[in-house]
Amino acid sequence: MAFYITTPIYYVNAEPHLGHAYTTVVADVVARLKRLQGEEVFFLTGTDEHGDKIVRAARTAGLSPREYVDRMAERFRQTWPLLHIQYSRFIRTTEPYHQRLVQQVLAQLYEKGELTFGEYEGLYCFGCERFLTPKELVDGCCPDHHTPPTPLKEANYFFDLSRHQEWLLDHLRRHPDFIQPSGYREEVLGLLREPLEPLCISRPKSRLSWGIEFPFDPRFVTYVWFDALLNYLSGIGYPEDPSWQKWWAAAEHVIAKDILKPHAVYWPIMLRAMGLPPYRRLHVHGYWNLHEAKMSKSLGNVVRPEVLVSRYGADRVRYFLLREMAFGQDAEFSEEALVLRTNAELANDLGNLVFRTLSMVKKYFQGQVPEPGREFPGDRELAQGILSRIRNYFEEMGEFRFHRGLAALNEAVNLANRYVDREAPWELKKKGELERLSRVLYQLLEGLRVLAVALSPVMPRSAEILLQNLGLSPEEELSVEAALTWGRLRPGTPVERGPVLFPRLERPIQEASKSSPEEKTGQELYPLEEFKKWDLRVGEVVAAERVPGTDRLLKLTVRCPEERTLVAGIAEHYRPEELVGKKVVLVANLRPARIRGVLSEGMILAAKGSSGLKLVVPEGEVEPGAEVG
RNA sequence: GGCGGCGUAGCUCAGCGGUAGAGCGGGGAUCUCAUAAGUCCUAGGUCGGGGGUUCGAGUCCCUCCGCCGCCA
Repeated sequence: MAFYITTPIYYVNAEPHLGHAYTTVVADVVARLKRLQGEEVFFLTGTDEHGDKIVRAARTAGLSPREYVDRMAERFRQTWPLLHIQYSRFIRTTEPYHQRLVQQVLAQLYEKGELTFGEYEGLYCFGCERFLTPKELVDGCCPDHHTPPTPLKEANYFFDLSRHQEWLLDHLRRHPDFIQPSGYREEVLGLLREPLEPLCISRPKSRLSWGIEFPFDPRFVTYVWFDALLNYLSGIGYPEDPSWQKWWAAAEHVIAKDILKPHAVYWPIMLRAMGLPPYRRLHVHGYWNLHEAKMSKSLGNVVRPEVLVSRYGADRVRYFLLREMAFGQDAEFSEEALVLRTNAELANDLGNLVFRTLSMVKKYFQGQVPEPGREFPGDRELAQGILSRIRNYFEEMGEFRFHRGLAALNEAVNLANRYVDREAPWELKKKGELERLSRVLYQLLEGLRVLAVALSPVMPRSAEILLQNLGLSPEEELSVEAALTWGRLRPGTPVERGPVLFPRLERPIQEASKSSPEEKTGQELYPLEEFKKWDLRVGEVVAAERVPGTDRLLKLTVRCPEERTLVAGIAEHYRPEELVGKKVVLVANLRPARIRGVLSEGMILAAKGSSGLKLVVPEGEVEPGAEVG
């Protein structure tokens, strides 16, 4: 069986970040799972290198577009091996083969009458590389880039999406798992309720030259999305390499939710217009939030994959990414969470199980796999318990529910740890029950073996080390079959204890991301230092009078201990005469502001209760100027 | 404005008609093979508010509040 999986090709206007890493790790894990199942896998990733934003990023970097994309593509290409990503091919949209295919497809669609040429007038945002509708504008500016759009009138080529809209709707209805998780399918169905606008797929060279030239009209280059999506075909050699058919029939895309529309609407319709079947499935994941800020490539708020790997190791990072995020939903990323999670599940539970088991084998059986011997009550339960969790794991992983799959595996680890505790091999040794001891350790070694095989797609390096320590050859052992068969270890095989697999991290290594934690309330939290910036003091009101012409304002003279004037909006709640002599709390280092002609050098604190405004006052006798904090 | 989602123990979330659950954190106990790890016990949370359907509702319906997404 063939299996074809893709990541999006990443737009090279920014460095690789956590979001790219997650998508790519997901694709890699699925690819490895399929290989474990004996399937033939093609895993495609790469870079998207055309468009206006690239030109501008290149200019900023002081490079030509060509130099710039070469450099950035290399950055991506070098990042993935660090994360143990094993792709089949890395495609770049600037490759001649890809460019030829795009031109070929444009020519084909043009001949088939799928494309129309027309004039369009509108407001263009260079940041978005698209025209905006007047309704989208916020204060006359682009809602995303906060810059005013430029009025432009141009002739362009359009792709009439609505012609295939009914077909797509029908396809979606007939294939409930075409887009998943289902929430995103619903979203696309919603999109298709309204007629689709024609998609403008050209850009005049006068405005943008960094793109693929239209084959039948050299005045234009191709819109980046139209160009980019076709990588999924050019990457497998369509149409020249005949093996493309085998792969295409099994195509599954992994994307983040921000590019749902191009993948769920434009792309299937493009394929339809080309006379090709749609891909098989589209898997959509959410965002990693760094506290509150979104992981967006436009914001500088990114976590560098290579930094994480250097701090925590690829396997830990891969495990955490899959375990922490419910695929499809957003999740929060922090290094603290990474440390907590991997300490608990990898160091304490799994790693410790490995180490204690191998230690006992070393100590009690001179480092050789003991004889399984006779089965006792509890032995079969352990084996069946672990195997059923592993079956469950494979099921969940196959459906992209990685967090649940790994939870199932943790249950298996837990079963084994309980088994150790219940059987207490050290007691058996003491009592000289060697036959029993032998069986117990054999059971545990088998547990480690099947766990290692099952985990290999997620943590390939750790799995390999573990299998080697068990005296096995990873190449021979890596199959789903081996993970689901109990009793493959041969007695007498030498095993190594090896170093601790997942050393416990004492405390989170300093945060890579610098931003303030926020509570569920959405309220931003600040360190104490932040509060200390405010000079809060006790002041005594020495004079008070109404500000002429206002209902709410009082002009106060306050001693704190120097005298200063300030304006307070409390006239509706306090009469001037009742304030004189009162001790109040004021903010003494506010930038002075002129209010109604009066210079206000501070602000008085008051509580806004249901029964009106109440001044905040010190509870007892305090001298003016006393610090509050 | 339209469509949709979410709001359950300190934190992250599962449950989706029948006596409130898991993991983490916190508290207690215990074994000693082990990475101060394991194992066991322990969370008394108006399941956002209100109303309704039902013998019975986090679980269905309505409504309100608060977040969020997509579209316009």
